[in-house]
Amino acid sequence: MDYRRTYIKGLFALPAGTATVAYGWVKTRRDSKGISFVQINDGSCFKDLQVIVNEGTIDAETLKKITTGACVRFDGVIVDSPAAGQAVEMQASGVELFGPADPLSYPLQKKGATMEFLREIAHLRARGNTFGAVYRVRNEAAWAVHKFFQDRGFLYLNTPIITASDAEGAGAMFQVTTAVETAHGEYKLRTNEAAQDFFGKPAFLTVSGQLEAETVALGMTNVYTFGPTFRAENSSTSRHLAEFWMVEPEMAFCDIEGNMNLAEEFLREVIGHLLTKSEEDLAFFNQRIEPQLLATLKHVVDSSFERMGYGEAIKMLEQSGETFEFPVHWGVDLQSEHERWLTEVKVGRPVILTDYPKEIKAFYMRQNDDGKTVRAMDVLAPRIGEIIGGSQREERLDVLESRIQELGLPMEAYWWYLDLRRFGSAPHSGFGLGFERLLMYCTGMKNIRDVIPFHRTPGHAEF
RNA sequence: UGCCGCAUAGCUCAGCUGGUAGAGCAGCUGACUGUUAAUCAGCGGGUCCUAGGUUCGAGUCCUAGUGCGGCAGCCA
Repeated sequence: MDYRRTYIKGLFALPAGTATVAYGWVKTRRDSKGISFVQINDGSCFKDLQVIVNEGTIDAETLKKITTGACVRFDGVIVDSPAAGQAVEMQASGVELFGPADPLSYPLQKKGATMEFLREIAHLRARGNTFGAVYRVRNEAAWAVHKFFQDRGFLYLNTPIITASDAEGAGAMFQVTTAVETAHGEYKLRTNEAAQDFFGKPAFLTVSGQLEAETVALGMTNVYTFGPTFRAENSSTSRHLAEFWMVEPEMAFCDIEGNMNLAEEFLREVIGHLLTKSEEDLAFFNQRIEPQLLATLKHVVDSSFERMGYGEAIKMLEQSGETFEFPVHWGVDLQSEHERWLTEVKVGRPVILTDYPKEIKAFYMRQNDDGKTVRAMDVLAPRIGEIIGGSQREERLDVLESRIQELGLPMEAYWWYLDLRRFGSAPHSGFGLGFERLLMYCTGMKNIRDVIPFHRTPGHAEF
């Protein structure tokens, strides 16, 4: 056995008459008099291979054990299918049963499972249509992310997962420590001094690689990170994970306009890539998960995003005639209901908002000359809200220092970040994109826990 | 963390103003020479989430807890 083998995807392309081998897991078996139909899938494509087993070609006892979930190898010949439903199929001449799956206890059925149930058996759900498609699209999207940046000369950068800098000063973090011992579920303090802890100071799981990415961009020009990030917020919604993957480009010599252009180009290219490379899987999502999916994705690829200033958006919301739970006026942060109205009702496609009041944005965003707003830009998508958050960064030392001071942040902690402004500073910009949110948008999946193989949320770290 | 909803067969659900539980699918047995969420016939399958309470009697009503989900906040 060797990985170098034709996957089921490739078997469909073989000319009729080719003798070959198919490995996979059984989706379903249908028996008729004298003939059995076994559908198997190995994850290489959405479509199952139909294997024809004529009575007598394989041992009857073995055939009986070829039930949903079993793992098998079929030897046979690829033939044109006489029936509708598939162009080609395999005429079996032999079989090896690697692992049976007891039909009484195997939890995956041919139909009718909810996403919630499948989430409980996440170790088995890769064998179903929906999650096979999700995982393939996730893979294809990750590839497209790298391709997009590599094609443009961006450097792929790995930023630390354990960090001692509370980067953005916002968002609860997971502490990484050896100062606590656990035994039988009990916590025991080993030391209560930070200096005695593993790193000699408090350390955390990263919430963003941005600050580190900035340091490398101011030396290597265009960089991007693509890795896991962590938030210890106790938020239980269909759009939040405690562990999620983020794509963060950072560009020297780039202003907010260039940043928006990149964000838009990025989303259009990744989605365009999926439309051609994941056609079968997207067709499935369109049929079973989200009826408007293909139309929406094509629309995004073909049209430019709506760009507007925060102030303009506030005016529109004020004049919308809608009654919002949270009233709107200049200075407030936009709530979900406002974002939804803008993207879903008013515009009907992604919207890029810029120039937010500085009070509701992070300290590192570049201040505009009005002294009130910063060069932030958020890309809002219908159905899922904020998919990208970015900004032009404050490159002026004095302005950045006074901002840190104003917000009462610990100046010492940012010594290296400020050094970037001290030595060879440059205008630069970047953004962060939540990879799982992008996948929700591209698959139509309704819960973010279902676009990552094993989700981490408050109270849940199974598998 | 707050508000709301749900918890009944392996899965998806029904179960009326309270009277000891039902369907479809899956499974098993059989039928059918080309099925495709196969079809047809038959069979088996229940701690009604947990703990209290009200009642002659609770799947059903009340309280608390647990789990799951939705929305909101926080954000990506």
